This record gives sequence, C-alpha cells and structure tokens, in this order.
Amino acid sequence: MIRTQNNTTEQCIMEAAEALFLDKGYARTSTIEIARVVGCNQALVHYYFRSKENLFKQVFENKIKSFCFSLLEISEEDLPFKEKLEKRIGNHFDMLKVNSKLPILLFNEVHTNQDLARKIYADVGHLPLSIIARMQSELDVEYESGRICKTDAASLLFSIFSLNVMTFIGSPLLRLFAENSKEPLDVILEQRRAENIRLIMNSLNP
Amino acid sequence: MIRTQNNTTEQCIMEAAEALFLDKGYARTSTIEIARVVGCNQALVHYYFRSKENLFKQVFENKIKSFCFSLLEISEEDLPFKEKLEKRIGNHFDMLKVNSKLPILLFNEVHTNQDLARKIYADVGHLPLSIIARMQSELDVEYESGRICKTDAASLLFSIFSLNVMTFIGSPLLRLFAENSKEPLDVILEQRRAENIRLIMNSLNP
DNA sequence: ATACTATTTAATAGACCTATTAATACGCAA
DNA sequence: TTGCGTATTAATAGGTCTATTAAATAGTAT
Repeated sequence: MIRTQNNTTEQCIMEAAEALFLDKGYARTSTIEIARVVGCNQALVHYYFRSKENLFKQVFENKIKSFCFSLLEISEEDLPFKEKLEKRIGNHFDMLKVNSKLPILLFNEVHTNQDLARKIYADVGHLPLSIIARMQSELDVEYESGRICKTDAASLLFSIFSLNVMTFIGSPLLRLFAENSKEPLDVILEQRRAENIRLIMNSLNP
Repeated sequence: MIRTQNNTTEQCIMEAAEALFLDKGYARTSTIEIARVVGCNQALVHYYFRSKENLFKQVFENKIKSFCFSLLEISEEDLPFKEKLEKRIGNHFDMLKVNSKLPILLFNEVHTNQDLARKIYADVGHLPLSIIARMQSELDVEYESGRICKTDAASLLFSIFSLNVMTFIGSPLLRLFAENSKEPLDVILEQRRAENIRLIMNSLNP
C-alpha cells in the first residue's frame, strides 16, 4: 500500500474522501475511487468506516457546525459594535474562502437527502436561538442609542450569510458577471468581500 | 401504460423527470424511477431521449437561460430608475419562488459536473456582457444626476442575485434562523423579499 | 383487411457500486 | 520463535443502473 503522507491509513482515507466529496459530491464519489486515491484496497474503507454514509458523516461532522455557525460566534474583542460586525463579516468570508467548496456540497446534500437533513437538524437545530438572541440584544443597545436603525438579528445574519456564501456557490456565474473586468478570480473575490461588508453596514444606517 | 394527463408520453416523461431531478438531483434520479412515476416501461425513456443526460438537458435547457438571466432582462416599462429596479428585484424573487428548487440543482450540477458546466458556459456565456453594459449606462446616468452613488453594474447584479437565490438555496437554514418568529415559511419569504429590496436600494444612496 | 410506421414491452448485456467474508501479511509481546 | 491482535488483500455476493435489442402491439393510411 502506498501512502502519500506519514499519516495513518485512516487519516489518509478521510482526507481523500473529503477532497473527492467536495469535488464530485456524495453520489458521484465511490469508495472504490477513494481507495484508489489513497492507494489501498477498497475493503479498507469499509474496515475503518463501515459504510460510505458513515465516512461522509465523520469527515464533515465538525465542518458542518463551524460552517453553519461561524458567523454567529461572538468575537471576544471589545470593539465598538460596528467595527466588530465588520470584522465578523470579513472573518466569515475568509472562512468560506478556505472552504469554498463546502457550501454547495452541504446544501445539495441537505436538499436531496432527507435523512441527512434531519440528522443535521437534530445536531445543530438548537444552536441559533440563543446566539441570535445575544446578537439581538447588542443590536437593541445600538438602536436605543441611535447609532443604527431598528434591526432584526436573524434577518441581518441571514443577509450576511447569503452574500458571503453565494460568492462561492455562485463562483461560476461570478466569473461571467465579472468578465468585463478580466481580473483574476482572487481580485474579484476581494471586491466581493468589501462589497458585502459595505452592503450590510449601509443597511444599518438609521 | 397509465398516464395521469392527456399529454403525450414524451411530455409526461419530461414532467416526471423534471420533478424528480428537482427533488433528488441528477445522480440520485434513475430512468427506472422516472418510468415508474410515469407508469411506463423504462426503455421508453431512452426511446424518446436516448440518454439520461440528454433528457436532463432537454428538460432544463430553457430554464437554465431564464434562471441565469431573468434578472438582467430589461423591463420595458418606462419608470424612474429606482422604481424599475425595485420591480426587477421583486420579479426576480417571484420567479425564483416558482422555481425554488432550481438553483440548488443547477449549481450543484455545474460544480460537480465539468462537462455540463462547459456546455452551459458555451450556451449562455456571451449573454451577460451586453446586458450588463446596458445596465451600467443606466446607472451612470443616475450617478451623473446625483441620485445614486457610483455603482458597478456587474457587482450590483450579483448582489441582487445572491440575496434572492440564497433565500431559496438556504431555506433549510432560513427556517432555523427564523425559528424565533414561528411564522410559516411563506411569511418569512415575504419578509426576505422586502428585506432584499431594501438592502439593495439602500446600497445605492449617494 | 393489408401494410407500414410509431409506440411500447420484456429481456438482458455490461458496468459499476457497496458491503461482506475469508484468507493472508504484519507487528510485537511473551 | 510462537502466538495473537491488527491491518490489508482478493474475491465475490448481491444490488442497481444505463442502454440496447428484438419482439409485440397500436394506430393509420390505402
């Protein structure tokens, strides 16, 4: 058996699986192909992970949570609200840039695979409530002191989420839309990052 | 053979295929299942459409174009720019609501299926340029007369597209985010529609 | 009715895939 | 070295899927 890293076989399988799932989606990825990439026998994939579905879950379990709620995590820094929010939006964007193929994979699975959707829901369905509430109280304070307009936290967060995530889900279209500028994708992404922040901050004006 | 409509068999197959592809994605949908839904022999699917891929293309060919560029179509009404834009954003949203499962299907196929991506690109890749240019000139006129801030058409259009499309791709999350309100999804969608328009219009302020 | 065409069916070849099983190789402690 | 647990392999059962073929049926024009 040939391994590329000095990782354990189990780790190698997870890494190969992650790359393939992200590239081709769940349905189009086979355990045979995962094994071929790792350079091991296909039975090993089942030896370590029992089933393809289980492998998928193990690979993405943690990523799912951080993907869904990285935006909601309260940064501990003690900055004025607006600056803190700008930072959060940017951080969220950067996190997505590093995992740019994750959103389309997860949303596709959730949409086409009822079972997985329920599983994820059970896992993380309870999280947003408390975090949104905390955000709401921050927003209320700002509103009271006249620095922003009255704002619903859930709605705001979903808007940020939409703008940032769609930059990566829509990257094929983004290329088309930005064809005028002939810029490399990286530059376009930087522009989107700035524009997303601007859009959101603008929307808070009293 | 049992048909539900008095449509031709060919139409029935296309309708069943559309519904199944939208529900379960391309990879998880089999020609066998399509035939089962229609109530005909599986060979008929190939008799009329030769291959599953071909069937997919025939079903979604037109929808792909209207999906990608419905936003760009210039409405002929002769309204002030801002009112026209508000209308366009709303129309785009409404079109998506009627085809709410289309975005995730198309983006997933484009991301996981290189061939299809190239095919679509060849089909529609040339469209945006001229239309964005027209939009840009409208924006420039508004800018010159001081009614909006300097605005890049492609960027604006992509933002609108992001907010509207993500409402439907992200509907599972939207439910979570909006769990506080306990509103039915339809009400939440109306809120998003209004909020998307507000966000964009706000971003144009000089 | 006859002949010809279009539609539909049954049957199946040929791939490929998941998961399991039984056998083999390996590493290491006693 | 022997023995034992872990890792790995080959082989394959059993399933599903796409696409094709040849035969049967329905429809229509003459």
